[in-house]
Amino acid sequence: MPRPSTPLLNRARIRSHALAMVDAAGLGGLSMRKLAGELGVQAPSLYTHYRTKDELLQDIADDIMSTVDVSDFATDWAAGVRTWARSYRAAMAAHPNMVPVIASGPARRETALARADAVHGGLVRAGWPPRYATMIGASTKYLVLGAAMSSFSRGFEDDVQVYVDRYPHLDQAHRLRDHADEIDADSFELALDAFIHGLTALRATL
Amino acid sequence: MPRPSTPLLNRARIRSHALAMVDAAGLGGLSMRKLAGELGVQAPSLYTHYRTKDELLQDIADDIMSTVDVSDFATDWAAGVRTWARSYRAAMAAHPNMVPVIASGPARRETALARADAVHGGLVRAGWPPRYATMIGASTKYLVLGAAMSSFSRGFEDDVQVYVDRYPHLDQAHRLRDHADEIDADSFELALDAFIHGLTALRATL
DNA sequence: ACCTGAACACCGTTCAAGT
DNA sequence: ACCTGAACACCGTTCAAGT
Repeated sequence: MPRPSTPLLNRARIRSHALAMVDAAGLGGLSMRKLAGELGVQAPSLYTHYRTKDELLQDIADDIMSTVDVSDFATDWAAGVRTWARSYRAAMAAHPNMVPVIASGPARRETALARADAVHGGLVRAGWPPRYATMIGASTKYLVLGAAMSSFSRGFEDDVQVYVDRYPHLDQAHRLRDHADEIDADSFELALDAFIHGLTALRATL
Repeated sequence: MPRPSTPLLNRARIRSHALAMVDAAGLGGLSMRKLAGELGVQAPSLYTHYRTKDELLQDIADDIMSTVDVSDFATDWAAGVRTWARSYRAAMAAHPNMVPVIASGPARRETALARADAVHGGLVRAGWPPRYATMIGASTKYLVLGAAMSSFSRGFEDDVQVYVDRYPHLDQAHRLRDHADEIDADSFELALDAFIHGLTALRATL
């Protein structure tokens, strides 16, 4: 009997199911065997399409990073940084469990390099010395990835009662799970504002 | 024959060897079996001292975090933030492979709570509204952990030649491995300066 | 080209047993 | 209390074999 004309698997289908598993159950919840099972196939079949699990994860990371927007560097550097940082953070927030992969992945792919070039070029065209352009790019990444890591792993757990009385300055109303997303978003905006404000002041002295 | 008066294992010895393994070979290089082997013991013996591998890692994370300095919040808030951020970053830089563990660990332990309380209290005493104190604490953590993640995973790899010509704005002199530590340190200081500068300006408007 | 079954070399952890 | 041997339920990956 002839094999079906379309293969059971393809890279897009593998990525989509893998990402769904990571979103639902964390990075630890993804295994090649379980992924294969959900795709109706045996684990070794996946290796026809991806050479390693890491290559699969990096490919998913690339998909996620493709939504990052560096177009505003064409306008002015501050708007460029702001839009870049916000869209970068939004991409992380959409798939928080992928943050460690994205943060640790080598930024070698064409698209990643093109983005880095747009950032660096935008800052240099705006008059920042190349070394400052590098540092501003790095700093912005710190802020985005740090914020993403924090939301990846909620710092304070559910059992607030344990420490409520003991540490009077820890106003738990600002710490509860319910508010964590809002606090994260506001803290990120505060940091981004203060950072760009400080850079603008520095820019005037160069 | 009587057993030796001192046990082969204790928590401090386990932590110390485990941390050495993580420093040398990364988080993936630490397994309970290999750790036991290096301690001259079988893997299950470790479970007499630590209930899980994660508990062991969290305990090591606590050790590392104990070097973080929040004492300058007694002076003024800006000095407090600066010293806190720098000592925090130094702690991460000493054991970069532990960063994901520290970043993802729930900050529930007594010492972690005491530190968070010192930060929050110091900012509130300096006149920051509690909500701002929370956000400034969170933002500073973003910066430190983001910077630590970046150095945990060097963004650009060794094979610079691949992209040198293609992306003219990526001046690889600023990207090479040799300079990565310096760039990281300078970028962190730049971001910290700009952040505190921006906060100081904001503080005047409240 | 695509998929499978069996296998290799690992994991974290449990548990009954020994001292 | 502390340590061991054997075992359970997993991993990522390879490879010969099938279609």
